[in-house]
Amino acid sequence: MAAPTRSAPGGPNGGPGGHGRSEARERLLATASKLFYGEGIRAVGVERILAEAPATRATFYRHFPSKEDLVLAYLRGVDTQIRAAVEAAIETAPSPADALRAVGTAVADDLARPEFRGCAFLKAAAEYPDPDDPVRKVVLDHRAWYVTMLAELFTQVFETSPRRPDPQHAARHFVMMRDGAMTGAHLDGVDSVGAAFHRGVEGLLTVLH
Amino acid sequence: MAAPTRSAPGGPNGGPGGHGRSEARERLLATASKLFYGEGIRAVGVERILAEAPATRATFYRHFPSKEDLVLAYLRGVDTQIRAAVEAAIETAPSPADALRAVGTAVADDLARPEFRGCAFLKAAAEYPDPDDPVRKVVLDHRAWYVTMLAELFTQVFETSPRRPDPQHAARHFVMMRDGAMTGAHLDGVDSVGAAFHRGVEGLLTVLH
DNA sequence: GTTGCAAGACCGACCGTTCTTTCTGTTACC
DNA sequence: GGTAACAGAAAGAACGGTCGGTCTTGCAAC
Repeated sequence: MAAPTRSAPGGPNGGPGGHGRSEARERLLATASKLFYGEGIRAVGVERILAEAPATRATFYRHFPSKEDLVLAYLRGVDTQIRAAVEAAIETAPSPADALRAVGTAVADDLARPEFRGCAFLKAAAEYPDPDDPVRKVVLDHRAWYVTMLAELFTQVFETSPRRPDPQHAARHFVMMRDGAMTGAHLDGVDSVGAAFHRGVEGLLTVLH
Repeated sequence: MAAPTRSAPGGPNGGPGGHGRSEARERLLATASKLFYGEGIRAVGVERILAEAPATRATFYRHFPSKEDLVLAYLRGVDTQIRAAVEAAIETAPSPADALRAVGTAVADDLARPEFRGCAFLKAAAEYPDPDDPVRKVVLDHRAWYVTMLAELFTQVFETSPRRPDPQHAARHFVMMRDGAMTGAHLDGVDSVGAAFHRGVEGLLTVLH
């Protein structure tokens, strides 16, 4: 009881000054992200995060109302990171087709990272089977953005094509291959799966003219 | 202590007569399989399985030394089931190419089932990140069989092809698409993903001659 | 003197697991 | 045919451990 909830008095939030914004919060989030991705969300308890951050329970629960909020923050962080990387790759590419190749290369590079353990969103969705869970919503939002971005790129590529293939179909095919590559890479080996994905993307661009 | 192990005197084991083999064991396994697949392995506790089987703890732990053995039995059951279905489909098919189509159709049919929740093996692997875990071994064995079976089929298909494509590459591509379809179907919708997978398999067979 | 963080006791719930006890069939032996 | 033995299953108390989450206290900094 004691503390009457308080949320009005002092500095509301968002960096009341001080040295570095939210030092402990970022340390907590970074540690949790690493552990969640590497060992699974359900498999990592709050205590474990606290020990490795390091931080105390009180600090943790001041920054995150519950573990679920931490999970959400983790996934949103990954989403932000991927969007920035993809958008940078698109802007650098000289043509829509090269932009698609760049997106494919980004996936392939991801696969080859030694810490790679699969797609963070697919793994999270596997751990949260309930379709109404907020975690699932973040996953779905990310995937919706991804496939839309791809469809726009394919639309531009196919504008000059005589056969006029369906950009939506191509985008779906790309996502399907990406999901399969992400899921299979650390099970069957990066080399064979990464090569198959690269051939798949190249095939998608050449076969459809 | 008491009983000196005894295994010679009475009926040793393996069904000493009686009514039905291992009634409770099968009920336990069937219930656990349904729950593990539908809600996740880690998410389902022993107590839950006991309540729905129904059975008691003592009965459970006589048939399964630990929960992990139950998980292994669950996955081995799915493996047996899939192998039987695939081998039946292959034998029925009039040609290797049609056998591959049949395997693809089996995947697509699976996707369309209302209880479909993704690939049991991929979900299990996602829940057990440790590469040395016995669960991972079962998953890897299943996948190794699957890709080998596909490569043999593609080898037969390509024997008459002038371009002589690589059967291993084709098999890897098939698995990649299957993994992607299985993972994406219950996230993005069965219709679009199922259609993309069907086009992918057909493309794989026609593009490579 | 308000705020952020450290440190840790504490909570109820549930985890997988082991145990004791009782009841039932079936089997083996005399 | 009678009886003792035993495997299988039911029922449930209890184990130590960990889960996510709350609370109190003390200290340091702006």
